[in-house]
Order: sequence, then C-alpha cells, then structure tokens
Amino acid sequence: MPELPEVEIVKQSLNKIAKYKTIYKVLVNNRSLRFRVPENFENFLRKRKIIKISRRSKYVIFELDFEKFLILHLGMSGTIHLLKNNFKKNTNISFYHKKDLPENHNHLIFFFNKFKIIYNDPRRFGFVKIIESRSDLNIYFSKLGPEPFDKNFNSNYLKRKFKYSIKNIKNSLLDQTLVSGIGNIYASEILFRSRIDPLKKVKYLSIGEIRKIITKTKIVLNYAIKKGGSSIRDFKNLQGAKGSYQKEFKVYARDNFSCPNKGCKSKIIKININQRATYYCKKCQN
DNA sequence: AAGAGGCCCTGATAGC
DNA sequence: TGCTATCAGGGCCTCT
Repeated sequence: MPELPEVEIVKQSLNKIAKYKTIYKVLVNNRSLRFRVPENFENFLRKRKIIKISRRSKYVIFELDFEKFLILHLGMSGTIHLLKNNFKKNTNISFYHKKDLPENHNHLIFFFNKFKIIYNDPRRFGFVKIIESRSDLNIYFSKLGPEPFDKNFNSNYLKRKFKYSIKNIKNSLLDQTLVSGIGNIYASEILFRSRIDPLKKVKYLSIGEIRKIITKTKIVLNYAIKKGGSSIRDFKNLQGAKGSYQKEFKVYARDNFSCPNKGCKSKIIKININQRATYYCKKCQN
C-alpha cells in the first residue's frame, strides 16, 4: 500500500496526536508480522515518552525518550487507526469511531492516556523494530539511497549510478538503495510525466532525461502528499479520510484508457517489468 | 557484484 | 452460487 507520500501523511497525523505523549501499555495480538515481534516489545515500550515521529523512506520512526527508537514499516497492507478512549464530539481532532475499525488483523495496540493507536495489517508484510541508539538507527538506514527531496538526489549522482548499469529505469526507481521512497504506483506516474520508456536501460538515459526524472519525481511525490496520498484499496489517514491522489493518476491502473496527453490517440498499456505491473503510453514514452 | 526471481501473506476480483 | 486462479501499493534472501 504505502509509498513515501502515504507514509508521510501517517507521520504527520501521528505527530499531531502522539507527540510528547506517553505510551502506558502495549498489547500484541499477533507476533507473526514480517519479522517476529520480540517478546520484550511490550515491556520495552511501557511508560516511554514519544519525543517526535519522523519518516525515512517508507519507514515511520518513533523517537522515544533516552534516545531509543521504534521503527514501523507498513508493508503492502498496513494501516494505522486512532481510537479515542471515550468518543466525544466537538474535539478539535476527529478520531476513528470504534465501529469503523476493521474487525480482524489488529495486531498491535498502543495505549495512551486518552486514545489508542492500532496497527492493522491483513497481509502481515509490515513490521516493527526496536532500535537501541541513534548510531544503530543510522546503521539500520545506511543502505538506503537519498530521499527524493534531498539535495544529494541530483543529476551528478544519478549520472554516476547509471553510467554502467544495464537495468531498466522503472526497476531502478524501485531500487531503494538508489533513491528511497518511490514504489510501484509513483514509478509509473513519474516516468509518464518524464516521457521516458520504463524499459529504457539507464546507461542510455541522456542528461536531459535524468534531470527530467529528478524534477518529475519531486513534483509527483509533493503533489501526492498535498492531496493526502493515494487510496487505491484501503489507504486512509488516521482519521479515516481517504487521500485523493488516485484521481490524479495519469497511467497507473488505467490500461486501455486513452493517453491523457493532448493530441495523443494511443491507449495506455500494462506490461510486467520484473513481476510488477507497469503502465505507460508507448507513443509518448520512448 | 549486479541483477533477476522466489517468497512471505490475506483478500478482492475475474472467469468459469 | 461457488469454485479456482490471478493479482495487489514491499523488501529480504538466494542464486547466477
């Protein structure tokens, strides 16, 4: 489910709610997430204060007191839900009503004084991890490439990385060690707006094409954040409102629709690149 | 050592 | 309707 924009929305919502709050209890209903939730998870988090919530790539990072960290990855189908202990109207933040919570797969519940944060994940590709120090946190993320908005994600960097690589550009955009945070939806959207064939080998990209990819990446991701993320199946913000960026999709899941470029009479086609659906216009992207 | 493919898992949908 | 097959937004691991 979640790519960088969706995780960013989750992070922003969590900060509004849980910043400076203390977790007083954790309940683990199911330890079999992507990685097994450790036996000491509940005890470790009990009575810890959250200093702030941040994001790196598609990971949510809870910074706790005494320089400890909790990392959360939502995998393909993870969602976060807020539940107020005593639901009241007229509060300045709207909470999930209990009836809107999914019935199953509520694997983790974090109890706060006035609310609960619930981690739900049908496919269980998501995971949590405790990190014991800031240096361990840096080590954990050391293999990730730059954030798309980072100044290190620039044309010199990509030129160097692409010079001898025979990989296609679609797959390269999904490579988290090259640039972190882009997933399968936004990869197709970025390449359409850059007018580049997703199958093109990166060593053959011109400097102009490389610059275009960088610019369009920032534009697409930024705009998606502004629109509250994409809700293909089930992505909602923590208050249960859906994002709306899926309405802006030019190609993703739009096979057999007409190409949205003015004057182009081609249809959007769907192909598989390394087992992942890829959508593009053969006429505009080459 | 880069790059491709398998695999973890449940649920929604399509096709018969 | 009810079965089976396919596919879904991620990333780790293994093999070549």
